[in-house]
Amino acid sequence: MTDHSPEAGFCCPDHSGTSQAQAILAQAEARAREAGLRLTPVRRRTLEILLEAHGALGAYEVLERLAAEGYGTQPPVAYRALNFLVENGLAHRIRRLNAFTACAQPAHEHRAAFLICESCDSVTEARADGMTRALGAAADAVGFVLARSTIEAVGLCRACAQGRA
Amino acid sequence: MTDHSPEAGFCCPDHSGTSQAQAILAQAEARAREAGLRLTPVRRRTLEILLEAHGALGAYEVLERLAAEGYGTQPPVAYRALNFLVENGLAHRIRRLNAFTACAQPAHEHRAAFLICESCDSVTEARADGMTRALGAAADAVGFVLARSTIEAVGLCRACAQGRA
DNA sequence: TCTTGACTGTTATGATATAACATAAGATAG
DNA sequence: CTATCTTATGTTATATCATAACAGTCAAGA
Repeated sequence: MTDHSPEAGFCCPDHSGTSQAQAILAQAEARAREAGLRLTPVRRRTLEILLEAHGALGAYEVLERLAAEGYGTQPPVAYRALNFLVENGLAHRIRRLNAFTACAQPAHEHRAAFLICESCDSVTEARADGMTRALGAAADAVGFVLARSTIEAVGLCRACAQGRA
Repeated sequence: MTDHSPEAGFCCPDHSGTSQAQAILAQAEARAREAGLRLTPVRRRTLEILLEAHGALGAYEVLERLAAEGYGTQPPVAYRALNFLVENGLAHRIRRLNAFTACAQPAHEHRAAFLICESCDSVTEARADGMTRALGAAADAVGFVLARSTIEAVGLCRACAQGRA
């Protein structure tokens, strides 16, 4: 069994059925409360859907589930909820996959890097504060004022690299 | 005047009309020759189009220009040429913009980070070998086998930050 | 209670990307 | 030099991702 604790710097790609998902959801709710965010039913459910997912989900996959549960059936419903979560640090957008994933550590502000497995499509979130600092320095060097950054890596997750590929 | 030399770690976002563009094209051709790549007319012209551009270009913008010059008129024409260039290190894909940009230093293998200006949409390429090493270490720590990575930052370029915004 | 602003939902459309197949152009073995 | 194989180019058609614009809803405060 791999180490799935937050201290290991990453989170299991499959949150479902684990107490992890509930812990993360609780963190997210706490954070929303503190920040005065309105975690409405669609938004909350969207976050749960991301937490239940294996790997990242596309907006239309999220929409399917929402629609099946009586929420709106049209793309903006999913995009709005997802954008809300991303803007407020409760989820991340994975550009390489045109997909979204729940933030593994919504309790703390942090810079994340994403490790995307080519074989099983899992996405693990690694802390990237150091890399972000380095990037900030590089930006400073050319007079660029950095607002935010995205770091995405593609390769094989541990399980797939070990022959389960 | 800012320092546009390769040693400064970035390249002017506007290659047009400068000797830079021609120098880069020459580098790219040399590299293609060495590597036995077939830099066919569409591919070469696609690279030139990227080099002439201010900032990154979307595939459909490239396609427009190609079509206007008698090449194919349908999306796959542009996507194939662009993917060829990207796969062979002659161009980069900027995921955040759904766009492509010529590689500023096709002569050397290098890891790049992209600094994207929110105000003027320019894209400058910074060396990111250090960051990539750090990312590799973080990946190792969780047993992830890294194949390649993307680092994209959003903010304000020097010119825009200095009030020309 | 009335108004206001934020949220949810819809229709419609726009933007990005690829699958599948037909033709043409280069390389190579005979 | 030509038959064949491979790579590249071009097409039609369609899939996938994302947003603009507007209508209805609902809670909170004047």
